[in-house]
Amino acid sequence: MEVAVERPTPVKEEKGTDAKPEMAAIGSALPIVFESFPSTQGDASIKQEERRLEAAKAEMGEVREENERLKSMLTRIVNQYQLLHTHFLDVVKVHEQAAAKAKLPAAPAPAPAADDVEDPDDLVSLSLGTRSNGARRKGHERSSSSSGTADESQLSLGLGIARGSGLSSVEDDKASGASAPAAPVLNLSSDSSSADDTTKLAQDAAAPGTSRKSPSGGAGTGEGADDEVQQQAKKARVSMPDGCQWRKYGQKISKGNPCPRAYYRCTVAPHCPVRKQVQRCADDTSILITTYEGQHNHQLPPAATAMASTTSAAAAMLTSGSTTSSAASLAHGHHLPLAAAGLLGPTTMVSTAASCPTITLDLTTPAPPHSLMHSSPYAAAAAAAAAADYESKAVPAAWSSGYLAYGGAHPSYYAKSSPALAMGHLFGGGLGVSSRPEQIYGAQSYLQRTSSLGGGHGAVAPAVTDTLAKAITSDPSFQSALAAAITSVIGSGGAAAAQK
DNA sequence: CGATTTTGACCGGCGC
DNA sequence: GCGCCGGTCAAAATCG
Repeated sequence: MEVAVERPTPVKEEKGTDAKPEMAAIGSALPIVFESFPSTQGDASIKQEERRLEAAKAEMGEVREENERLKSMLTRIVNQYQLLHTHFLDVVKVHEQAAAKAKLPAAPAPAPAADDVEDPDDLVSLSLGTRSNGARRKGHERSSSSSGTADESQLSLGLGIARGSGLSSVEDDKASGASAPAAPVLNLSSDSSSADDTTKLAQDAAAPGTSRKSPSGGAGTGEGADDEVQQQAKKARVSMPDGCQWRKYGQKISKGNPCPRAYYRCTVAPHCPVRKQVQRCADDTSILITTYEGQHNHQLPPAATAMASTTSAAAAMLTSGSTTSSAASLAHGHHLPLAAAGLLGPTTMVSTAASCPTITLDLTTPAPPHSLMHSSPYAAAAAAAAAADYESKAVPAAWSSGYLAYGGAHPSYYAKSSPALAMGHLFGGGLGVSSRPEQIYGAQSYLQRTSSLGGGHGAVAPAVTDTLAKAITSDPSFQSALAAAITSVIGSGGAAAAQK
Protein backbone atom coordinates (compact mmCIF):
# COMPACT_ATOMS: atom_id res chain seq x y z
CA MET A 1 0.00 0.00 0.00
CA GLU A 2 1.11 3.44 -0.51
CA VAL A 3 -0.37 5.00 2.43
CA ALA A 4 2.53 7.21 2.79
CA VAL A 5 2.95 7.53 -0.83
CA GLU A 6 -0.45 8.77 -1.44
CA ARG A 7 -0.56 12.39 -0.94
CA PRO A 8 -3.74 14.26 -0.74
CA THR A 9 -2.37 16.70 -3.17
CA PRO A 10 -2.48 15.91 -6.80
CA VAL A 11 0.56 14.65 -8.48
CA LYS A 12 2.57 17.21 -10.22
CA GLU A 13 4.07 16.88 -13.57
CA GLU A 14 7.42 15.35 -13.20
CA LYS A 15 9.43 17.52 -15.37
CA GLY A 16 12.53 18.53 -13.65
CA THR A 17 11.08 17.75 -10.34
CA ASP A 18 13.39 15.46 -8.71
CA ALA A 19 10.73 15.32 -6.22
CA LYS A 20 11.32 13.37 -3.15
CA PRO A 21 9.08 10.87 -1.63
CA GLU A 22 6.42 11.88 0.71
CA MET A 23 8.54 11.38 3.72
CA ALA A 24 11.00 13.82 2.42
CA ALA A 25 8.23 16.13 1.51
CA ILE A 26 6.96 16.00 4.97
CA GLY A 27 10.30 16.72 6.33
CA SER A 28 10.75 19.64 4.11
CA ALA A 29 7.38 20.97 4.87
CA LEU A 30 8.14 21.82 8.42
CA PRO A 31 10.95 24.18 7.72
CA ILE A 32 8.67 26.11 5.51
CA VAL A 33 6.44 26.75 8.38
CA PHE A 34 9.14 28.26 10.42
CA GLU A 35 10.61 30.20 7.66
CA SER A 36 7.37 31.86 7.06
CA PHE A 37 7.28 33.81 10.21
CA PRO A 38 6.57 37.39 9.45
CA SER A 39 9.13 40.08 9.43
CA THR A 40 6.88 43.00 9.90
CA GLN A 41 7.57 45.89 7.63
CA GLY A 42 4.54 47.91 6.85
CA ASP A 43 0.91 46.89 6.61
CA ALA A 44 1.23 45.36 3.24
CA SER A 45 4.07 43.22 4.24
CA ILE A 46 2.31 42.32 7.45
CA LYS A 47 -0.73 41.17 5.60
CA GLN A 48 1.43 39.32 3.26
CA GLU A 49 3.20 37.67 6.08
CA GLU A 50 -0.09 36.80 7.67
CA ARG A 51 -1.20 35.19 4.50
CA ARG A 52 1.97 33.25 4.38
CA LEU A 53 1.48 32.27 7.93
CA GLU A 54 -1.99 31.05 7.15
CA ALA A 55 -0.70 29.10 4.26
CA ALA A 56 2.02 27.68 6.37
CA LYS A 57 -0.48 26.67 9.00
CA ALA A 58 -2.62 25.01 6.45
CA GLU A 59 0.35 23.21 5.14
CA MET A 60 1.30 22.16 8.58
CA GLY A 61 -2.15 20.82 9.07
CA GLU A 62 -1.78 18.77 5.98
CA VAL A 63 1.52 17.50 7.15
CA ARG A 64 0.00 16.52 10.42
CA GLU A 65 -2.74 14.70 8.70
CA GLU A 66 -0.28 12.88 6.62
CA ASN A 67 1.72 12.10 9.66
CA GLU A 68 -1.34 10.62 11.25
CA ARG A 69 -1.92 8.55 8.22
CA LEU A 70 1.57 7.32 8.31
CA LYS A 71 1.25 6.43 11.91
CA SER A 72 -1.89 4.48 11.38
CA MET A 73 -0.28 2.87 8.45
CA LEU A 74 2.69 1.83 10.48
CA THR A 75 0.47 0.49 13.16
CA ARG A 76 -1.44 -1.51 10.68
CA ILE A 77 1.68 -2.89 9.19
CA VAL A 78 2.97 -3.92 12.54
CA ASN A 79 -0.27 -5.63 13.31
CA GLN A 80 -0.22 -7.37 10.03
CA TYR A 81 3.28 -8.47 10.56
CA GLN A 82 2.45 -9.88 13.93
CA LEU A 83 -0.49 -11.70 12.55
CA LEU A 84 1.62 -13.05 9.83
CA HIS A 85 4.32 -14.03 12.21
CA THR A 86 1.88 -15.81 14.38
CA HIS A 87 0.49 -17.61 11.46
CA PHE A 88 3.90 -18.50 10.30
CA LEU A 89 4.76 -20.01 13.63
CA ASP A 90 1.60 -22.01 13.49
CA VAL A 91 2.47 -23.22 10.10
CA VAL A 92 5.91 -24.21 11.16
CA LYS A 93 4.49 -26.03 14.11
CA VAL A 94 1.98 -27.89 12.09
CA HIS A 95 4.50 -28.73 9.54
CA GLU A 96 6.94 -30.05 12.06
CA GLN A 97 4.32 -32.17 13.64
CA ALA A 98 3.29 -33.52 10.33
CA ALA A 99 6.85 -34.25 9.42
CA ALA A 100 7.43 -35.97 12.68
CA LYS A 101 4.41 -38.12 12.20
CA ALA A 102 5.09 -39.08 8.70
CA LYS A 103 8.79 -39.16 9.23
CA LEU A 104 9.24 -38.43 5.66
CA PRO A 105 12.83 -38.90 4.75
CA ALA A 106 12.87 -36.24 2.17
CA ALA A 107 10.28 -34.32 3.93
CA PRO A 108 10.61 -30.63 3.69
CA ALA A 109 12.79 -29.14 6.24
CA PRO A 110 11.51 -27.81 9.51
CA ALA A 111 9.95 -24.92 7.90
CA PRO A 112 7.35 -25.02 5.23
CA ALA A 113 9.87 -23.82 2.85
CA ALA A 114 9.06 -22.39 -0.44
CA ASP A 115 10.01 -24.52 -3.35
CA ASP A 116 13.20 -22.89 -4.27
CA VAL A 117 14.11 -22.28 -0.78
CA GLU A 118 16.64 -24.53 0.69
CA ASP A 119 17.63 -22.83 3.80
CA PRO A 120 14.85 -21.95 6.08
CA ASP A 121 16.71 -19.50 8.07
CA ASP A 122 16.68 -15.91 7.45
CA LEU A 123 13.80 -14.71 5.55
CA VAL A 124 10.22 -15.45 5.81
CA SER A 125 8.70 -15.60 2.49
CA LEU A 126 5.23 -16.14 1.39
CA SER A 127 4.88 -17.38 -2.02
CA LEU A 128 2.18 -18.27 -4.31
CA GLY A 129 3.34 -20.06 -7.29
CA THR A 130 3.40 -23.03 -9.44
CA ARG A 131 5.51 -25.80 -8.29
CA SER A 132 6.94 -28.80 -9.78
CA ASN A 133 4.98 -31.71 -8.58
CA GLY A 134 7.87 -32.98 -6.67
CA ALA A 135 8.49 -29.77 -4.95
CA ARG A 136 5.08 -29.47 -3.58
CA ARG A 137 4.68 -29.37 0.07
CA LYS A 138 1.25 -30.23 1.04
CA GLY A 139 1.49 -29.50 4.66
CA HIS A 140 2.66 -26.18 3.84
CA GLU A 141 0.00 -25.53 1.33
CA ARG A 142 -2.65 -26.67 3.57
CA SER A 143 -1.62 -24.55 6.39
CA SER A 144 -1.01 -21.40 4.56
CA SER A 145 -3.51 -21.49 1.86
CA SER A 146 -5.65 -24.11 3.35
CA SER A 147 -6.92 -24.70 -0.06
CA GLY A 148 -8.57 -27.98 0.22
CA THR A 149 -7.73 -28.56 -3.35
CA ALA A 150 -4.23 -27.55 -2.91
CA ASP A 151 -3.35 -30.69 -4.66
CA GLU A 152 -4.33 -29.13 -7.83
CA SER A 153 -1.02 -30.03 -9.13
CA GLN A 154 0.74 -26.93 -10.03
CA LEU A 155 -0.63 -24.58 -7.61
CA SER A 156 0.62 -23.79 -4.27
CA LEU A 157 0.31 -21.03 -1.90
CA GLY A 158 3.25 -21.13 0.26
CA LEU A 159 4.47 -19.71 3.40
CA GLY A 160 8.07 -20.41 3.69
CA ILE A 161 11.38 -19.29 4.77
CA ALA A 162 13.46 -18.02 2.05
CA ARG A 163 17.01 -17.28 2.06
CA GLY A 164 19.47 -16.21 -0.49
CA SER A 165 17.85 -17.76 -3.44
CA GLY A 166 14.36 -18.40 -4.31
CA LEU A 167 11.46 -16.16 -4.32
CA SER A 168 12.65 -13.53 -2.10
CA SER A 169 16.17 -13.62 -3.15
CA VAL A 170 14.94 -12.60 -6.38
CA GLU A 171 16.66 -9.42 -6.45
CA ASP A 172 20.04 -9.33 -7.84
CA ASP A 173 22.44 -7.10 -6.19
CA LYS A 174 21.08 -3.94 -7.58
CA ALA A 175 17.59 -3.26 -6.65
CA SER A 176 17.41 -6.41 -4.81
CA GLY A 177 18.79 -5.14 -1.71
CA ALA A 178 15.85 -2.99 -1.52
CA SER A 179 13.30 -5.64 -1.65
CA ALA A 180 15.26 -8.45 -0.26
CA PRO A 181 15.26 -7.12 3.20
CA ALA A 182 11.76 -6.09 2.74
CA ALA A 183 10.63 -9.56 2.03
CA PRO A 184 11.57 -10.90 5.34
CA VAL A 185 9.89 -8.22 7.20
CA LEU A 186 6.68 -7.27 5.67
CA ASN A 187 6.75 -7.75 2.04
CA LEU A 188 6.36 -11.26 1.15
CA SER A 189 8.09 -12.94 -1.64
CA SER A 190 7.16 -11.83 -5.03
CA ASP A 191 4.53 -9.80 -3.54
CA SER A 192 6.94 -7.63 -1.84
CA SER A 193 8.59 -7.06 -5.04
CA SER A 194 5.35 -6.15 -6.53
CA ALA A 195 4.84 -3.70 -3.86
CA ASP A 196 8.15 -2.18 -4.43
CA ASP A 197 7.55 -2.11 -8.01
CA THR A 198 4.27 -0.60 -7.49
CA THR A 199 5.55 2.14 -5.43
CA LYS A 200 8.51 2.89 -7.47
CA LEU A 201 6.70 2.75 -10.67
CA ALA A 202 3.97 4.66 -9.16
CA GLN A 203 6.38 7.38 -8.56
CA ASP A 204 7.75 7.15 -11.98
CA ALA A 205 4.59 6.85 -13.83
CA ALA A 206 1.86 8.24 -11.79
CA ALA A 207 3.65 10.49 -9.48
CA PRO A 208 6.36 11.70 -11.69
CA GLY A 209 7.34 14.27 -9.28
CA THR A 210 8.52 11.65 -6.94
CA SER A 211 10.26 9.68 -9.48
CA ARG A 212 13.86 9.48 -9.13
CA LYS A 213 15.57 10.61 -6.09
CA SER A 214 14.15 8.02 -3.90
CA PRO A 215 12.98 5.18 -5.95
CA SER A 216 11.62 3.41 -3.01
CA GLY A 217 11.08 6.30 -0.82
CA GLY A 218 7.50 6.04 -1.60
CA ALA A 219 7.69 2.37 -1.29
CA GLY A 220 9.21 2.70 2.04
CA THR A 221 6.41 4.82 3.12
CA GLY A 222 4.03 2.27 2.05
CA GLU A 223 5.79 -0.81 3.11
CA GLY A 224 6.81 0.52 6.26
CA ALA A 225 9.50 1.74 8.27
CA ASP A 226 12.41 -0.11 7.04
CA ASP A 227 15.09 2.43 6.68
CA GLU A 228 17.61 0.04 5.40
CA VAL A 229 15.29 -1.11 2.81
CA GLN A 230 14.58 2.36 1.77
CA GLN A 231 18.17 3.31 1.60
CA GLN A 232 19.06 0.33 -0.41
CA ALA A 233 16.15 0.92 -2.58
CA LYS A 234 17.35 4.37 -3.20
CA LYS A 235 20.42 2.95 -4.71
CA ALA A 236 18.47 0.96 -7.11
CA ARG A 237 17.82 2.89 -10.19
CA VAL A 238 16.46 0.00 -12.01
CA SER A 239 13.21 -1.44 -11.05
CA MET A 240 13.56 -5.13 -10.71
CA PRO A 241 10.61 -5.99 -8.67
CA ASP A 242 9.67 -8.69 -11.01
CA GLY A 243 13.16 -9.94 -11.23
CA CYS A 244 14.07 -8.24 -14.42
CA GLN A 245 15.99 -5.13 -15.03
CA TRP A 246 14.00 -2.40 -16.59
CA ARG A 247 15.14 0.76 -18.15
CA LYS A 248 12.81 3.58 -18.70
CA TYR A 249 12.84 4.84 -22.21
CA GLY A 250 9.86 7.03 -22.38
CA GLN A 251 6.92 8.55 -20.74
CA LYS A 252 3.69 9.81 -22.12
CA ILE A 253 0.52 11.24 -20.88
CA SER A 254 -2.15 9.25 -22.51
CA LYS A 255 -5.52 10.54 -23.29
CA GLY A 256 -8.11 10.05 -20.66
CA ASN A 257 -5.65 9.59 -17.91
CA PRO A 258 -3.84 12.49 -16.30
CA CYS A 259 -1.27 10.13 -14.99
CA PRO A 260 1.64 9.66 -17.33
CA ARG A 261 2.40 6.26 -18.66
CA ALA A 262 5.95 5.12 -18.33
CA TYR A 263 7.63 2.84 -20.78
CA TYR A 264 10.28 0.41 -19.69
CA ARG A 265 12.49 -1.93 -21.57
CA CYS A 266 14.01 -5.10 -20.27
CA THR A 267 17.72 -4.74 -19.97
CA VAL A 268 18.56 -8.13 -18.64
CA ALA A 269 19.61 -9.18 -22.07
CA PRO A 270 21.04 -6.90 -24.74
CA HIS A 271 18.23 -7.17 -27.19
CA CYS A 272 15.40 -8.39 -25.10
CA PRO A 273 12.23 -7.24 -26.82
CA VAL A 274 10.19 -7.15 -23.70
CA ARG A 275 8.54 -3.87 -22.89
CA LYS A 276 6.64 -2.81 -19.91
CA GLN A 277 4.17 -0.03 -19.46
CA VAL A 278 3.25 1.36 -16.14
CA GLN A 279 0.43 3.69 -15.46
CA ARG A 280 -1.72 4.64 -12.60
CA CYS A 281 -5.38 4.21 -12.82
CA ALA A 282 -7.06 7.49 -13.52
CA ASP A 283 -9.93 6.48 -11.38
CA ASP A 284 -7.93 5.61 -8.37
CA THR A 285 -4.34 6.60 -8.37
CA SER A 286 -3.59 3.96 -5.86
CA ILE A 287 -4.03 1.46 -8.58
CA LEU A 288 -1.06 0.81 -10.67
CA ILE A 289 -1.36 -0.89 -13.96
CA THR A 290 1.55 -2.62 -15.49
CA THR A 291 1.47 -4.11 -18.90
CA TYR A 292 4.13 -6.38 -20.20
CA GLU A 293 4.69 -6.91 -23.83
CA GLY A 294 7.03 -9.15 -25.66
CA GLN A 295 8.88 -12.23 -24.79
CA HIS A 296 12.16 -12.46 -23.03
CA ASN A 297 14.94 -13.77 -25.15
CA HIS A 298 16.87 -14.80 -22.14
CA GLN A 299 16.52 -16.88 -19.08
CA LEU A 300 14.45 -15.23 -16.49
CA PRO A 301 16.12 -14.41 -13.24
CA PRO A 302 14.87 -16.23 -10.19
CA ALA A 303 12.78 -13.29 -9.22
CA ALA A 304 11.09 -13.14 -12.53
CA THR A 305 10.61 -16.82 -12.42
CA ALA A 306 9.06 -16.54 -9.06
CA MET A 307 6.82 -13.86 -10.32
CA ALA A 308 5.82 -15.99 -13.20
CA SER A 309 5.13 -18.81 -10.85
CA THR A 310 3.03 -16.62 -8.78
CA THR A 311 0.90 -15.39 -11.55
CA SER A 312 0.73 -18.78 -13.06
CA ALA A 313 -0.41 -20.19 -9.83
CA ALA A 314 -2.88 -17.46 -9.54
CA ALA A 315 -4.30 -18.38 -12.83
CA ALA A 316 -4.42 -21.99 -11.95
CA MET A 317 -6.05 -21.26 -8.71
CA LEU A 318 -9.00 -19.46 -10.03
CA THR A 319 -9.35 -21.29 -13.20
CA SER A 320 -9.36 -24.52 -11.39
CA GLY A 321 -11.61 -23.20 -8.78
CA SER A 322 -9.31 -24.47 -6.18
CA THR A 323 -9.34 -21.31 -4.28
CA THR A 324 -10.90 -21.95 -1.02
CA SER A 325 -12.52 -19.36 1.01
CA SER A 326 -10.12 -20.02 3.76
CA ALA A 327 -7.22 -19.55 1.51
CA ALA A 328 -8.58 -16.39 0.17
CA SER A 329 -9.57 -14.96 3.43
CA LEU A 330 -6.39 -16.03 4.99
CA ALA A 331 -4.35 -14.42 2.36
CA HIS A 332 -6.37 -11.35 2.50
CA GLY A 333 -6.63 -11.04 6.16
CA HIS A 334 -3.03 -11.67 6.69
CA HIS A 335 -1.92 -9.94 3.66
CA LEU A 336 -0.36 -12.90 2.19
CA PRO A 337 0.09 -12.99 -1.47
CA LEU A 338 -3.14 -14.00 -2.86
CA ALA A 339 -3.76 -14.95 -6.34
CA ALA A 340 -7.19 -14.73 -7.68
CA ALA A 341 -6.62 -15.38 -11.25
CA GLY A 342 -8.70 -16.13 -14.17
CA LEU A 343 -10.80 -13.09 -13.86
CA LEU A 344 -9.56 -11.45 -16.89
CA GLY A 345 -6.95 -13.53 -18.34
CA PRO A 346 -4.51 -16.23 -17.97
CA THR A 347 -3.27 -14.75 -14.86
CA THR A 348 -4.91 -12.04 -13.01
CA MET A 349 -3.25 -11.99 -9.74
CA VAL A 350 -4.49 -10.32 -6.71
CA SER A 351 -1.96 -10.22 -4.07
CA THR A 352 -2.12 -8.36 -0.91
CA ALA A 353 1.28 -7.53 0.26
CA ALA A 354 1.89 -6.36 3.71
CA SER A 355 0.26 -3.18 2.92
CA CYS A 356 -0.12 -3.24 -0.73
CA PRO A 357 -2.64 -5.55 -2.23
CA THR A 358 -1.65 -6.30 -5.71
CA ILE A 359 -3.72 -7.40 -8.57
CA THR A 360 -1.75 -8.97 -11.25
CA LEU A 361 -3.11 -9.54 -14.62
CA ASP A 362 -0.60 -11.57 -16.38
CA LEU A 363 -1.16 -12.45 -19.95
CA THR A 364 2.36 -13.44 -20.49
CA THR A 365 3.68 -16.60 -21.78
CA PRO A 366 4.24 -19.03 -19.07
CA ALA A 367 7.80 -19.32 -18.14
CA PRO A 368 8.83 -22.69 -19.37
CA PRO A 369 9.79 -23.97 -15.98
CA HIS A 370 6.58 -22.75 -14.54
CA SER A 371 4.21 -23.42 -17.29
CA LEU A 372 2.38 -25.80 -15.13
CA MET A 373 -0.75 -23.90 -15.16
CA HIS A 374 -3.52 -25.26 -17.17
CA SER A 375 -4.60 -22.00 -18.46
CA SER A 376 -1.62 -20.83 -20.30
CA PRO A 377 -1.56 -17.31 -21.48
CA TYR A 378 -1.63 -18.54 -24.95
CA ALA A 379 -4.70 -20.47 -24.34
CA ALA A 380 -6.31 -17.56 -22.74
CA ALA A 381 -5.15 -15.19 -25.33
CA ALA A 382 -6.37 -17.55 -27.92
CA ALA A 383 -9.66 -17.61 -26.21
CA ALA A 384 -9.80 -13.90 -26.24
CA ALA A 385 -8.83 -13.93 -29.82
CA ALA A 386 -11.56 -16.33 -30.59
CA ALA A 387 -14.01 -14.23 -28.78
CA ALA A 388 -12.98 -11.29 -30.82
CA ASP A 389 -13.09 -13.16 -34.05
CA TYR A 390 -9.41 -13.19 -34.36
CA GLU A 391 -9.09 -16.88 -34.33
CA SER A 392 -7.94 -17.06 -37.83
CA LYS A 393 -5.12 -14.74 -37.36
CA ALA A 394 -1.72 -16.19 -37.12
CA VAL A 395 0.11 -15.54 -34.02
CA PRO A 396 3.61 -14.32 -33.85
CA ALA A 397 5.64 -15.22 -30.89
CA ALA A 398 4.77 -11.94 -29.46
CA TRP A 399 2.60 -11.85 -26.49
CA SER A 400 1.47 -9.29 -24.16
CA SER A 401 0.86 -9.31 -20.60
CA GLY A 402 -0.13 -6.94 -18.02
CA TYR A 403 -0.62 -6.90 -14.44
CA LEU A 404 -2.64 -4.67 -12.43
CA ALA A 405 -0.90 -3.73 -9.39
CA TYR A 406 -3.34 -2.56 -6.92
CA GLY A 407 -1.21 -0.32 -4.91
CA GLY A 408 -3.56 0.63 -2.21
CA ALA A 409 -6.22 -0.94 -0.18
CA HIS A 410 -8.73 1.76 0.14
CA PRO A 411 -11.98 0.84 1.60
CA SER A 412 -13.46 3.68 -0.24
CA TYR A 413 -12.30 2.15 -3.38
CA TYR A 414 -13.71 -1.17 -2.53
CA ALA A 415 -16.91 0.48 -1.71
CA LYS A 416 -17.18 2.14 -5.02
CA SER A 417 -19.13 -0.62 -6.46
CA SER A 418 -20.53 -3.69 -4.99
CA PRO A 419 -18.39 -6.67 -5.57
CA ALA A 420 -21.31 -8.52 -6.89
CA LEU A 421 -21.94 -5.84 -9.39
CA ALA A 422 -18.36 -5.74 -10.33
CA MET A 423 -18.33 -9.42 -10.77
CA GLY A 424 -21.30 -9.01 -12.91
CA HIS A 425 -19.37 -6.63 -15.01
CA LEU A 426 -16.49 -8.90 -15.27
CA PHE A 427 -18.49 -11.86 -16.07
CA GLY A 428 -20.66 -10.35 -18.61
CA GLY A 429 -23.20 -8.42 -16.72
CA GLY A 430 -21.64 -5.05 -16.75
CA LEU A 431 -21.48 -4.07 -20.29
CA GLY A 432 -23.39 -1.01 -19.55
CA VAL A 433 -20.80 0.18 -17.20
CA SER A 434 -17.87 -0.13 -19.41
CA SER A 435 -17.40 2.45 -22.00
CA ARG A 436 -15.95 -0.25 -24.11
CA PRO A 437 -18.20 -3.20 -24.14
CA GLU A 438 -16.03 -5.05 -26.50
CA GLN A 439 -13.31 -5.01 -23.97
CA ILE A 440 -15.49 -6.53 -21.40
CA TYR A 441 -16.63 -8.96 -23.92
CA GLY A 442 -13.16 -9.92 -24.73
CA ALA A 443 -12.31 -10.40 -21.14
CA GLN A 444 -15.41 -12.30 -20.52
CA SER A 445 -14.97 -14.62 -23.33
CA TYR A 446 -11.46 -14.94 -22.42
CA LEU A 447 -12.38 -15.85 -18.97
CA GLN A 448 -14.89 -18.36 -20.04
CA ARG A 449 -12.55 -19.96 -22.36
CA THR A 450 -9.71 -19.87 -20.03
CA SER A 451 -11.39 -22.09 -17.59
CA SER A 452 -12.24 -24.59 -20.19
CA LEU A 453 -9.10 -24.75 -22.13
CA GLY A 454 -6.69 -27.37 -21.12
CA GLY A 455 -3.42 -26.79 -22.77
CA GLY A 456 -2.45 -23.57 -24.31
CA HIS A 457 -1.68 -24.33 -27.84
CA GLY A 458 -3.86 -21.85 -29.48
CA ALA A 459 -2.44 -19.17 -31.60
CA VAL A 460 -2.38 -15.82 -30.07
CA ALA A 461 -3.27 -12.64 -31.74
CA PRO A 462 -1.07 -10.07 -30.19
CA ALA A 463 -3.46 -7.44 -31.21
CA VAL A 464 -6.09 -9.05 -29.16
CA THR A 465 -4.07 -9.38 -26.07
CA ASP A 466 -2.87 -5.91 -26.52
CA THR A 467 -6.34 -4.71 -26.90
CA LEU A 468 -7.28 -6.53 -23.82
CA ALA A 469 -4.48 -5.07 -21.86
CA LYS A 470 -5.17 -1.63 -23.15
CA ALA A 471 -8.76 -1.98 -22.42
CA ILE A 472 -7.94 -2.73 -18.88
CA THR A 473 -5.44 -0.01 -18.55
CA SER A 474 -7.46 2.65 -20.17
CA ASP A 475 -10.88 2.04 -18.90
CA PRO A 476 -11.33 3.26 -15.37
CA SER A 477 -14.67 1.63 -15.10
CA PHE A 478 -13.26 -1.62 -16.05
CA GLN A 479 -10.41 -1.23 -13.69
CA SER A 480 -12.72 -0.41 -10.91
CA ALA A 481 -14.87 -3.33 -11.74
CA LEU A 482 -11.88 -5.54 -11.83
CA ALA A 483 -10.60 -4.34 -8.53
CA ALA A 484 -13.96 -4.68 -6.94
CA ALA A 485 -14.44 -8.06 -8.42
CA ILE A 486 -11.15 -9.23 -7.19
CA THR A 487 -11.93 -7.81 -3.86
CA SER A 488 -15.05 -9.80 -3.80
CA VAL A 489 -13.11 -12.83 -4.70
CA ILE A 490 -10.80 -12.19 -1.88
CA GLY A 491 -13.56 -11.58 0.47
CA SER A 492 -15.80 -14.41 -0.48
CA GLY A 493 -13.05 -16.72 -1.38
CA GLY A 494 -14.00 -19.79 -3.22
CA ALA A 495 -17.50 -18.64 -3.56
CA ALA A 496 -16.45 -15.98 -5.93
CA ALA A 497 -14.21 -18.32 -7.77
CA ALA A 498 -17.02 -20.72 -7.99
CA GLN A 499 -19.10 -18.15 -9.72
CA LYS A 500 -17.15 -18.77 -12.77
C1' DC B 1 32.52 8.12 -16.38
C1' DG B 2 29.03 4.83 -17.27
C1' DA B 3 24.34 3.84 -16.52
C1' DT B 4 19.89 5.61 -16.16
C1' DT B 5 16.22 9.05 -16.39
C1' DT B 6 14.04 12.89 -18.43
C1' DT B 7 11.71 14.93 -22.06
C1' DG B 8 10.85 17.00 -26.48
C1' DA B 9 10.73 15.35 -31.07
C1' DC B 10 9.66 12.05 -34.37
C1' DC B 11 7.05 8.36 -36.54
C1' DG B 12 3.32 5.38 -37.76
C1' DG B 13 -1.47 4.00 -37.19
C1' DC B 14 -6.09 5.37 -37.17
C1' DG B 15 -10.30 8.00 -37.59
C1' DC B 16 -12.61 11.78 -39.76
C1' DG C 1 -4.99 14.77 -46.37
C1' DC C 2 -5.02 16.18 -41.72
C1' DG C 3 -4.93 15.88 -36.98
C1' DC C 4 -4.83 13.07 -32.94
C1' DC C 5 -2.72 9.70 -30.28
C1' DG C 6 0.35 6.23 -28.62
C1' DG C 7 4.89 4.47 -28.78
C1' DT C 8 9.78 5.13 -29.50
C1' DC C 9 14.05 7.67 -30.17
C1' DA C 10 17.81 10.24 -28.70
C1' DA C 11 20.16 14.20 -26.71
C1' DA C 12 20.72 16.25 -22.40
C1' DA C 13 20.58 15.88 -17.57
C1' DT C 14 21.31 13.33 -13.49
C1' DC C 15 23.07 10.03 -10.32
C1' DG C 16 26.31 6.93 -8.04
